[in-house]
Order: sequence, then C-alpha cells, then structure tokens
Amino acid sequence: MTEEATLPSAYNPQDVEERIYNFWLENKCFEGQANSDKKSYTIVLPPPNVTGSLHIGHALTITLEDILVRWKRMDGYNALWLPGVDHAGIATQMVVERELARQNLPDRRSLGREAFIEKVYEWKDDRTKRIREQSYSLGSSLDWSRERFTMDEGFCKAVLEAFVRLHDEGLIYRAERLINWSPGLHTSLSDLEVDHKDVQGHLWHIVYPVADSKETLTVATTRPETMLGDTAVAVHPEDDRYKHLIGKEIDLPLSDRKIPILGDAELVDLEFGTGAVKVTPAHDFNDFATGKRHDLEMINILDESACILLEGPYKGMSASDARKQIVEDLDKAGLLEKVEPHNHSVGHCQRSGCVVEPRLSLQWFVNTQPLAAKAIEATRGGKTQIVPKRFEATWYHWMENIQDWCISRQLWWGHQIPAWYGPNGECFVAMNASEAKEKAIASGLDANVELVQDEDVLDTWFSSGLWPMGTLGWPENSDDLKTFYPTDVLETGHDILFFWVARMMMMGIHFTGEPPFHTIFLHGMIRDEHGNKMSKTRENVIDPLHIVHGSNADEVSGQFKKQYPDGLPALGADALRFTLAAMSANGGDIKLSIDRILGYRALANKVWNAARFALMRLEGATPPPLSEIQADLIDADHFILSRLALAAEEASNALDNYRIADAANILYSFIWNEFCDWYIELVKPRLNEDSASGKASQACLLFVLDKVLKLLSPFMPYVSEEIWQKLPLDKETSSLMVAPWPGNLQEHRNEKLESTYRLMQEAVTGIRTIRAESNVAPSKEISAQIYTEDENVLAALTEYKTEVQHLAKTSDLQIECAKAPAQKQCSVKVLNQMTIVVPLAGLIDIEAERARLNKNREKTQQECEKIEKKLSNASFVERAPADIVTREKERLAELSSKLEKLNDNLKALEA
RNA sequence: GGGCGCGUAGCUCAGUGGUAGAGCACUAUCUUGACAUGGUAGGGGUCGGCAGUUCAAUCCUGCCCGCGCCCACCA
Repeated sequence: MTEEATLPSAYNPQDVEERIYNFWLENKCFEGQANSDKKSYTIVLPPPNVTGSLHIGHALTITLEDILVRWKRMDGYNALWLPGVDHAGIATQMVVERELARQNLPDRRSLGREAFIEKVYEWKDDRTKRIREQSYSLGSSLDWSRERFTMDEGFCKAVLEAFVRLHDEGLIYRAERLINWSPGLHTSLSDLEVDHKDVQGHLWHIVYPVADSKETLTVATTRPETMLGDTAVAVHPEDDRYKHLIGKEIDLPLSDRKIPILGDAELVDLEFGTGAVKVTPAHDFNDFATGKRHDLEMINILDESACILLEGPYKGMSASDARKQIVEDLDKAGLLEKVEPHNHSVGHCQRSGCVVEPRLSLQWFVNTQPLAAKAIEATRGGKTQIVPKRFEATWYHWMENIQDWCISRQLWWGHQIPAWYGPNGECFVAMNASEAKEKAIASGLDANVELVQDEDVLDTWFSSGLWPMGTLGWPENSDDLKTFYPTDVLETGHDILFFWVARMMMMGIHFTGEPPFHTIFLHGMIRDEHGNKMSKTRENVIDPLHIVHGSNADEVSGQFKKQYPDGLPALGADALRFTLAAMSANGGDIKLSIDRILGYRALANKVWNAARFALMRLEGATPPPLSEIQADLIDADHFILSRLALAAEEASNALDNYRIADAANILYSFIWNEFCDWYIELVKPRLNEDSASGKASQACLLFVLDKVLKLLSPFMPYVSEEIWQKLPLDKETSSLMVAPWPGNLQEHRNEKLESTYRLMQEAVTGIRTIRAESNVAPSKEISAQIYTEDENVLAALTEYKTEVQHLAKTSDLQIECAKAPAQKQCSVKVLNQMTIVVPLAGLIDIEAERARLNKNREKTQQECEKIEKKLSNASFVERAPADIVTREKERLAELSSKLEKLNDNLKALEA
C-alpha cells in the first residue's frame, strides 16, 4: 500500500473544504466565458441584503442553485452563476442607525446625509466581505469575478436609465396620493411592505349632531381620533333611516366645522355598524376614494410621526394618546353612545413593526398594469414557467389585480431619484444634473436657473427588479449580456415572488423584450423540526456556518443546548447541502433537524470509506479502462453497471424536472443500498485475485466509483472532489467539478440480468433471515439447501452459487430442482420462487419455527383470499386491463404453491 | 371575503388508480481487514372522517373535521 493512497478512516470536512475551494478558485473553475461556443446556462444569485449575514434560507438558495449550475457545467454548458449583494435601502439604513445608537455615535441627522452614507458604505464593505466568505464555506461555485452590487457604478447607470425611460414613456409619474406611511421610519412604503395583522380593537359609536336640527346621526369607527379630519358623513342612499338627511350638514364635534351628509352606496354597508360612516379622506383608503368621488376637502391631521398636527387641544399628541383623549372628551360631552369590542386588521411596517398610517403625500409611482400584462402573457404563453406549478394561481391573481407601485422612499440610502426641480416646482427627469439643466433651459427656464434634485431614493425592489439584466451589463449591449441574457432559471423563496420576481419579469420584458428567465423555481421556508419559524426569541435558529464548521457550547441555540451541551462538531458543507437538497421537495416548507444532517454526514463518510476501501485494495495501481476488460466482467459487475446506469438516468431526469430532492434520494440509495451494501461486498473476494476476473473487478469498481463521484459532485462537491483527486484514474480534467456528467450510461443497462440477479439477492437475504431469527452467529459457517421447481431459477442460482456462499457465509450450499422435502431440525423459509432450508440440528426452537411458519401462512392465506375474490369478480376479469388480470392470476398461482409448501413444512414439524 | 396547500409508521416526510415507501427513532444481534458516522435481521400504518365515481380509491370528485400560508382599503 502506498502512502498517498491511504485515507483517514473517517471523513473530516475541516481538513478538506478550504483547500479544495481554493483549488477551484485558483483553477478558475467557476468562471463563465463570454462569447463561448458552448450553450450558456445562467443563474443570478438572489442578492443577499447587506444588512446581515447568511442564514439557513440563504444556504438553501445557494444549495439548490449550486446543484443546478454544477450539474449543467459538467453537462457541457457554459455555466455562469453570478453573485452580488443588495443595498436593501430601508433595512440597511435602519440597521446602521441602530448601530450608531448602540455605539453612542451621533445619529443620522446630526451626521448629515453625506457622512451617514459614508458610514453605511463602511458597513456594506464589511458585510459584503462576510457574506462572500460565508458563501465560500458552503462550496458555492459563484463566479466571483463578476460579483455585483445594486449600487455599483454600472448598476446605478442601469437604474437611472430604467427610471428615465419609464418616465419618458409615461409609465412613471409623480402624484399626490394616499400612500402607506411608516411613522417609525418616516418614509412611504409600497403595499407589499405592509403586513396586515389582526388586532383586537374597538368600535366606537359617536353621536354626530345634525346641524340646525334636533336630530343626530351616530357613526361607528375604529379610529375616533381621525374625526378631526372628517370632511363628510356618508349613509346609504337607500337607507330609510337616514336618507332624509342626505344633503343636510353635521356639526362636527370637537371641531368648529360643518360637514355634509352624503349618500354613497359604494362606501356604506347597510348592515355594518350604525349604517353611517364618518369620512376622513386623508387618513383612510376607502374614504380617500369617497373623497375623490364627491370632491371632498382632504384634511391632513397627522405629522410624519403620526402626531396630531392641527392647532388645538390635541396638537402634538400621538395618534393613540389623542384617541384616548378624544374618547374621553366625547364621553364627557355625552356624545359617546357605546363601545364594542371589534377585531380588525391593521397594517404594520414590515421593517420597523410600527403601525402604518395612510398618508396623503406627493410620491413617484410606476404604472404597473401595462408591464404586468406582458409578464402575464409570458407565463400564459409558456415562455416562462413557474415550478412548482401551483404557484401560478397566486401569480396570476396578483398580477391581474396589480396596483400602481409607489417607488419613492424618504430615505438616504439608495438610488436618489433622478428628478430635478426648478424654482416653481418644474420637474425635469434626466440621467444627471447637467442633462436636467439642458432640459430646463429647453423648456424656457433661465440659463442660470438653480435646480434641486429630488431628495428621495427609490424602493430597493426597483433596482433589484433590474438584477438579471443590470448585472450582465444592460443598458450596454455588453458581451456578457449577449452571452448570458436571458438567464435560465430564477431560483428563490416563494416569499419574494411578488416583491422581486414579478418586478424582474415586468422590467426585463419591458426593456429587453424577453423574459429574464425561462423558469421560476421556488422553494419553501425553513422551519425548525417541529414546524416553528426559526427566530432568535424561540432559540431554535440553525446557523448554517455552525453546521458546516461546528460550534462551541456558547454558540449553540437554546433549543439544542440539551442535546448538544458541548456544541456541535463540524458536520461539513456537503452534509448540510445534501440535507437541504434531499428535503426540498415540492417547494414545501422544510422542517430541518440536526439529526437529519447527521444522517447525511454519514453518507459523506460512507462514500469516503468506499473509496478508502478501493484505494487500499488497488494498492496504487491504475487498472485498465473498462472498455479493455469488457470480456472479463462477470454478472456481479454487469449488475452494478446496469443499476448505475439506471441511477444516472433517473437522477438526470429528476434534475431536468427540478426535482432536486428526488435526484438526491436516488443517489443516496444507489450509493448506500446498492454500491456499498451489495457490490463492494461482492467484489471483495475477487479484487486481489491474480486473474483476468480480478483485474476486471478492479476496473469495474473504479469505474463505478468514478461515476458515483461525478453524480454526487453537484450535491457534495467537497468530499467527491477530494476522493476523486486521489483515484488512480486517467482524468479528463484537473477537477471533478468540470468533468463530464455521466448522464447517459445506457449501454450498461441490462434489465434481464437485473431480474435474475435479484434471485441471488433473495437467496442471500433468506439465509440471513434464518440466521438472525435462529440466533446463529454471523461468523459461524452454516450449510443450506435451496429448492426450486423453476429451471430458470435453478440456472440463475447455480450460476451465482459462489456469491450466495460468500454473502450468506454458507460453506456447504446445495441447490436443487425439486420440491423441498419435509425435514425435521431445519429452519425453513418459503419464498415465492424458492424454498430455503437451513439444517440446525440441536439449535432449532420448534415452537419459534412453528410460530414463524404460521405467521407466514396466515399472511399468505389472506393474500390468496384477496386475489381469489378479485378474480371471481366477473366485472374485474372483464373490465380490468388484460395484463393486470394475468398478473393477478400468476400471483395467485405463486401464493397457492407457497401456501402448500408452508402447510407441508408445518406438518413435518408436527411429525 | 377570495386563493393555495397540508393531514400516510413514534418523528420528519416521499409516493402511486391495481402487492403501502424512505430517513431518523425503536428491538435483537455482530467490533468480519472500507465505514460502529458501520453490518445483518426485525417490529410498527383501517394512508384525517363520511359519501360518490370505478371492475378496483391512500390516489379522482364532493362534503365534513383539524392545521398552515398568501392576497384583500371589511367604517
């Protein structure tokens, strides 16, 4: 045995991962080639937010995308997987502001815009580095030479270009509207950034006096404080209780104003509350629409922090304080009729958690309907498919009901809106200040006019929406854009289907005429093993890097402390990747457990040891290629080759259909249950024989191992590469990760051989079962007899006698074409096509044997009756397909014969 | 209010119109020269309930029960 051919007895990822990753980097294995002759395959990584570090969800994204990209790269494609980070406007600005506060540094406003942005850039650089290193740790084959950032120079250009063009086309406009406002963050939000939560509130019934009358009108509201901004009361025009009041006025309590009573069938639901609704157009979306319909005054009563703005007793109070005070004042005045508990849904800011206020303000919007129409067309027409298909329903529902998108944010961190204003509010949208000035002059403004740029920045998702094209060079028609655009697959969590994927589809199609990808591949959310959301407060977070590199006792989350008080060992990137891949079925949520990862770590170790075995036995020699020793292969070899060919085909098909979990499971069971459990055991006696068969077995073992490593490489890139590098093979490439994908091994398929070879496996398992049930030590050689009445079975078993003897440890094995004679002092196993008899003189426990036979007999009897019943049903025989009927008949014959043998043996036992 | 999904072994989940599966856990046994992160064998399921379609339903249809998620401006 040569020194270099030995492997340690257990796979230790820590010894391997960093070295292998650097090897790939040095060999530029990850880089896509612009202008390549090969067909391209492109995925852009969903850019992580620079706010933080990678969590387990990112690990899933990276795993699934890396598997696809590594597979396609091996399969001959010019693969590009492009990394980058997202500036994540609101989130990052918030995190950095919090960080400044934590360090007792001056806050954002005292720093000023420029200095603050500088601070954010420091944060961004630090985080980007960290995210990059974390990506390395997971083994991601990202093309780092093409790494992008949503605010790098080229990307800024893309964003400006997109904004200016959409504006020129009339698809971006500025308008005063009611928008979602975050009083905590002092910025507008898009509809999607508002989370609606059910809140237990109240319905206050307030008495509104009708002007110049003794009558009153009681309104019901969940927000009494907004009555300061009421500009009407609405009733249903058909409501007999109130319709005589329409056209009259209300003396609005607590305000010195009169407001009209109107009839509005759209706003008012006769059944709800009192049937009379106070209308506050500046603070409620429905009321806003009503205000538009009736041309009502819109009174803004709240400032940007949601405190009362109006002069008077409530000025400066927060909305909730004002509510208390107003309710109290109304009560004192005898105007509070009653208060009912009432559940309703309240919008909360997705980032800060504060209650979102509808706020009237001047903002920029995208007219999304024309853009969405084309995205719908692309998915309807099949140019872009959504996997899994069930997400199409939600996709269409959302796309078809899309609302205009508020894209301006009152933040500092982000792409500043390329609009400049003249002294009288004239607005000029341009790529830069000087172009804006040109436009201003062209419009007739003075040449010395001072223009001021819009202070606001764009919604982060506006820039992310340009990610696939922008990262490849758009708006320039760059080589990368020509080579890699449209990209192929957009893989991401289904939670950002609307936020991100929909926007990319709309923007991509609008600007390039092509959908940015042909497949939208969505995965689920990762939860803890009980299905709970992972969160710091629950202490159930699994940090991917703690899995990969291990973690000490302090780093282990609370939930795992009991189980792993000393921390976790390094389980390796391969184990984590394989786990995530194997559990990712159907785009469903993943309930992740450490146990599961441990199980797949064992797979890495299993492969490692299979290779270790091969290397030890090959003793450094390179066997001839399989093609040269074809004639010396025996059925054991042909069998595993055929099974390998099937596994390779099925795994490739699964990948083709985005069934990553299926592919992983196919490989797992081939490697473990077929290659290791059967083939390696079978090949052991032959490997070091000095014969043609011995040489052939070496060649075959190595051939299968090589293919296994290739198939496994996208899933477990590290362990497979490390082993492959040590194999005595003539290698096509310097790295496994760029070696050819063994998708087509059809020439090795041999289904007929597989079915006869299974008889050998059945015989072995049968003898082993008898051993186990009769407590015969595995080390003890026994003798056995196999009886069959089928010539073909006899021939097969005779052919594979050596294998059976070896695997079942039977020194004396007789195979006979006869009905099994009834024998005493024997343990008997009756199978469908054979009966196995193991003489156990003195060892046999008659009672246990009888119980076993009886149990088997009962089961067989039941089966028989079931089939007999089926076959005696005339309509079954008539209407079921012929092959099903034939199969049932054959089974019945088999089972009856088995039953007969079982009865014979039971009788013999009594004798 | 609308939409989507789930309910299969103790747990986490695959799956199929015609003989119910995996991993982990469990039981017994074995340290044999690849691997105890292992080997061998075993136990364990009226496939949520009810009805329908069908020769045949865990699978298709409907209803019901339980549980998730998404969308929606329900004063």
